[in-house]
Amino acid sequence: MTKGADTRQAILRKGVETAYRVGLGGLTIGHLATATGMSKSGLFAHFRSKELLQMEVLREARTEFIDTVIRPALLAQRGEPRVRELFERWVECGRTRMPGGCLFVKASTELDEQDGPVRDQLVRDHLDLYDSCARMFATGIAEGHFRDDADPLQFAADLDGIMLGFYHAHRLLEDEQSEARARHAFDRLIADARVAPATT
Amino acid sequence: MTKGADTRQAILRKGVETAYRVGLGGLTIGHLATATGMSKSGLFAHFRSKELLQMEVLREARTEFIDTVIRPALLAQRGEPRVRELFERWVECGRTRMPGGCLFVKASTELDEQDGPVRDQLVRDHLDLYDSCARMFATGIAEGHFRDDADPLQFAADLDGIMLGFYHAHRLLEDEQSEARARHAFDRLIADARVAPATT
DNA sequence: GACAAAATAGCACGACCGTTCGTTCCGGCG
DNA sequence: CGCCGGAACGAACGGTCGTGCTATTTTGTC
Repeated sequence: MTKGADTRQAILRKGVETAYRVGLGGLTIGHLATATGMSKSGLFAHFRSKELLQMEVLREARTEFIDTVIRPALLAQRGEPRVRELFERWVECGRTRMPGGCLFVKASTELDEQDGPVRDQLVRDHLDLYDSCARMFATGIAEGHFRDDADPLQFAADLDGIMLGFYHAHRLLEDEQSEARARHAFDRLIADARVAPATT
Repeated sequence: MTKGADTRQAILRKGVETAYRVGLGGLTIGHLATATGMSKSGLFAHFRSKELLQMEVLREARTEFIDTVIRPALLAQRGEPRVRELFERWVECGRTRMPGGCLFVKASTELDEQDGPVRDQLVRDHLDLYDSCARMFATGIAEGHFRDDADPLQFAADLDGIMLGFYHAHRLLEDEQSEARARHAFDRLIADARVAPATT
């Protein structure tokens, strides 16, 4: 009984690795079959439809992202250190072109105009991610690291913007300074959360 | 002779409108043909290959973006007003889901891992965009609106991140507060460029 | 080692893809 | 009038897609 689960897992891993290049929609069963060295129908039998395959690939990507980014961050000390660890892990995930994280960025723009269960799942995942970021930041407020009038959700959105920009510059433009710039933007974000606001 | 150019233009406009939903890769000749009410081969004759079609659609999107975002901003007063006008136009372009702007965001993640002439063109376009943003900001430095030790390219990257985050939250998550948050982030970016840096 | 069940392969299908080819329509020019 | 070139068309090609159906192999249990 464990044999099937193993190959199934192998398929999903390869699926994530492939999809981060061609997207969730560009993922094809035949390609994935030859990539894993099995027949189209043999692979297909594991998932009853392509949509379910996409869903499972997305789940695998989410698991990988949580394991390599979110969870390690939660092991750091509460407050600013934890937020910084989150950022470092996240950047690392993008810099090494780890498929899991990248797939999420790609799927976001790919599915933002196409309704369906896959998009719904993706929205839930992103809301969860925002929630995780906001929660870490809120803990930082409670610890006295950040201003107590700061908005955790605004922080989550700002951080997401920085990461999207980083991914974009790093992967499309192959800009070598992209990481330094993302780090700079993040430092600015943290600094502004610490001191009094400098709005107009 | 102008007849062909007219339908060609109509095809491209519809192409941009379609591609912002399904992506440049998801754009199909048959679909585009029925959408414009002509035959597949009739449409195909205008472009000698799908790749050239994609290239032309991208060019059309670039033209639309320049006309509705970049050029109007250049009509504003030099320095901060111009940068603000750029931001407003850009946000407006995303909020109204104007296809042209959105297509660029989508194409960025779609092609970031797939080499070819379309990707090359997209990279050039993005570098031009960064250059335009940086130039507007640099003018603001010269005008004394911004700190003279600020980095125009860093500003361009930060602004791009804000816009990517905005598009993302607005279109995938359908977050009604996304625009307010983007505006907040932009204000913070401008404010930090005006006063002394508050780095760690 | 036998046997049921699970896992995989082989094959065929309808649909759609980009692309090509030959043809038809139509306005301008001799 | 005939002719010509651009524009659009319909049909068809080879290929790939997702997805069923039926064997066949592999696996785990007695």
